[in-house]
Amino acid sequence: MQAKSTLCQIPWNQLNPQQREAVGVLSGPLLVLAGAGTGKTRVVTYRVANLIAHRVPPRRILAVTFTRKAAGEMLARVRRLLRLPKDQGPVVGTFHSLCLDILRRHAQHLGYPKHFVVYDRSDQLSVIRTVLREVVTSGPSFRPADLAAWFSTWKAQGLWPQDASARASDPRTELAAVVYRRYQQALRLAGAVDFDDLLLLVLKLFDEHPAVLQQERNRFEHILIDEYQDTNPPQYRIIRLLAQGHCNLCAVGDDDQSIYRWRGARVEHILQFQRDWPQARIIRLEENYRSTQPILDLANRVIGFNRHRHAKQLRSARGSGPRPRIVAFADPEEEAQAIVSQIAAAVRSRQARPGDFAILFRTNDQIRPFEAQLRQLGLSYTVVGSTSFFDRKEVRDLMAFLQLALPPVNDVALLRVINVPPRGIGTQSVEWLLEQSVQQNRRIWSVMTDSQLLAQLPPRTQKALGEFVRWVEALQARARRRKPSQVLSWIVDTVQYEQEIARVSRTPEEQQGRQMAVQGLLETAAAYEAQEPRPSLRRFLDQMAVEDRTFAKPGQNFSPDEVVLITLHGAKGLEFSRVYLVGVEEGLLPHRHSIAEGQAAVEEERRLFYVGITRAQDVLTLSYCRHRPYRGRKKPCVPSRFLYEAAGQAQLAQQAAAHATQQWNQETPSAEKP
DNA sequence: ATTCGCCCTATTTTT
DNA sequence: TAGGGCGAAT
Ligand SMILES: Nc1ncnc2c1ncn2[C@@H]1O[C@H](COP(=O)(O)OP(=O)(O)OP(=O)(O)O)[C@@H](O)[C@H]1O
Repeated sequence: MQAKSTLCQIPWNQLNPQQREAVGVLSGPLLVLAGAGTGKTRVVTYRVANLIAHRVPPRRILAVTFTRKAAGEMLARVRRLLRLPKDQGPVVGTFHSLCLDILRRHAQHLGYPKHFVVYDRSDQLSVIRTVLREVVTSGPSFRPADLAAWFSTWKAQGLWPQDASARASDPRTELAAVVYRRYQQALRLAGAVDFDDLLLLVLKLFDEHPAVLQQERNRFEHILIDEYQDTNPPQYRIIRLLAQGHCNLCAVGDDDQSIYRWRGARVEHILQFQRDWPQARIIRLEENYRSTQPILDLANRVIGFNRHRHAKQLRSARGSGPRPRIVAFADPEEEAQAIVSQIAAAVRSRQARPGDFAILFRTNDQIRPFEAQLRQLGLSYTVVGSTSFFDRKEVRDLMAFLQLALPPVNDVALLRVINVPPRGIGTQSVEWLLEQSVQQNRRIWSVMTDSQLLAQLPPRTQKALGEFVRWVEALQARARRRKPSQVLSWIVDTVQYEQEIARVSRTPEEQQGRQMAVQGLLETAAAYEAQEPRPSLRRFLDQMAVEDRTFAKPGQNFSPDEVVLITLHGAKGLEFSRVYLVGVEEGLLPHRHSIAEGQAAVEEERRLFYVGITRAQDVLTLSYCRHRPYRGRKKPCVPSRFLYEAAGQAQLAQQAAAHATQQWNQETPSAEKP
């Protein structure tokens, strides 16, 4: 274990004996299966560092994390542990960023342009809408969002349209599979891929091009993966294919924290690790360094109600602390008002800082009253995972313009801004373009630049289209070798976007809000440029598509001055000193849809509750409301069965469950599922 | 092209 | 309830 003087030893004293054992295993398959807060992520981080300390070149190590934020933090920690400079370090990323990177290098093998675009959800929906217009549907029509969910479910199982068709057992599913096929064709024509395609296309690439698989296999000597319990089948296959040569695969996870079954994740992947890798070492971690014992007692009690699990008990290394509280409120307004004023009081008396607090909830619409209260009391806060900024019209418009700067021209982006600000290309003209594009199976852009075709149009429209085409060409020329923020400023200037904002705004406040959004996007671009050694517009758009879009300095935690608002799903892997887990009611947690779906879904809700509880380091407060508005009406609610389970009242828990099951089975029409 | 107004439905969780 | 989407009117 002689390290060269430039290489540091890792601080072994920050690990317990089991962690040391795991970190010390330098080759072969390794599984760390352990409960919440037992230091699994620390094992991955230190193990990466230890491999580097043992002369494994950093770029030959791949660490896969669940979120982009987790990736940034892990990379920053590894660098700090080894005092590595900014331009060195292992490859750390999510499955989606890893796959995007692979596809960028090999897309031509699949017949995609090298610079394919990644469609986000709303691009996806707009493609589905277009496709739906050409597909005859008898019976109840499909809603685009539902179809998107079907496609995603299929893709999470690795099914392409022909597979989906083959399996369809009823006419409606068959029809959906037909739309699925047309959707994929439309994406292909547009030179676009959606989020799930990133994974499936990598598998296709590996299946059809063994040489590429070999090349990608050789790239890494070691693979580590965090949150392994939440991998879906395509992700699982990718990892197995990549690790098969060297078998240096370290997976880390907790079956009790598997919360993405609804998105196709399979907890079996972690449970069958030993079978997949017969030589695997399995290490368990027992001690929890995060929470006090009373919090863990509650967590242990609740998760014990799940039938299908590997039994584990969490033991606190931190000892005792205040008992978790369960509080009832009249309605969400009161809940928010009471909790936020408690936080404000603690902050005022300097017992705690805003950043010590996190408010965890099941569904996004629970945020509202909390945001309102926080604003009212003048506390700053951050909504983790919020996309509201990027959903703003101004931001979407400008992002669409930016995409036009890079060929191949993205059809969805093009259609979005083709008449923004109004430039005489109205619905008539757009209809005509769409029609030509469908008939001739060509991209919109190719129709727009075909002077013969355009001759059919009235001169006014021809002129307008011609001018826009010339503007886009100027934009593309301009965008070469310029930074995103420069391109963006040029766009804002030349389309006179600010004048457009002034024109459409009805009040000064509205105008200011819109201007701020533009400003915000400029700042986002600047933040990206500050973070990236060689910024480019392409990289910026890629990152905006699949990565964390805040471009915050990695390794930097949440601001100590902001209360954190976050969903239970978003909170996985995080920790906070004081946690409020709100809205713990039958119908919300467990969610009514899960109750209607059955026991497996309810067990997942219980795991979600368990994840929430185990985020708390010091103080945990669970709350529920007696009434909550649902579909515009105030409805009475009862405490969640999980609260009774937490209190050890199995009997009452069962009563609550039985009652709710009956209620939600009646009221919830069963959702269509392929 | 824009705006008004009516109707309808509802996101559970997200890379 | 409220917000979005769509059709009709200006
Ligand atoms: N050996 C140790 N000694 C002291 N603190 C530790 C040790 N290992 C981990 N920790 C701390 O315990 C907390 C939980 O660690 P970590 O996030 O790695 O756990 P985890 O098992 O990944 O948790 P989860 O499953 O909930 O995501 C962190 O604050 C970490 O810094």
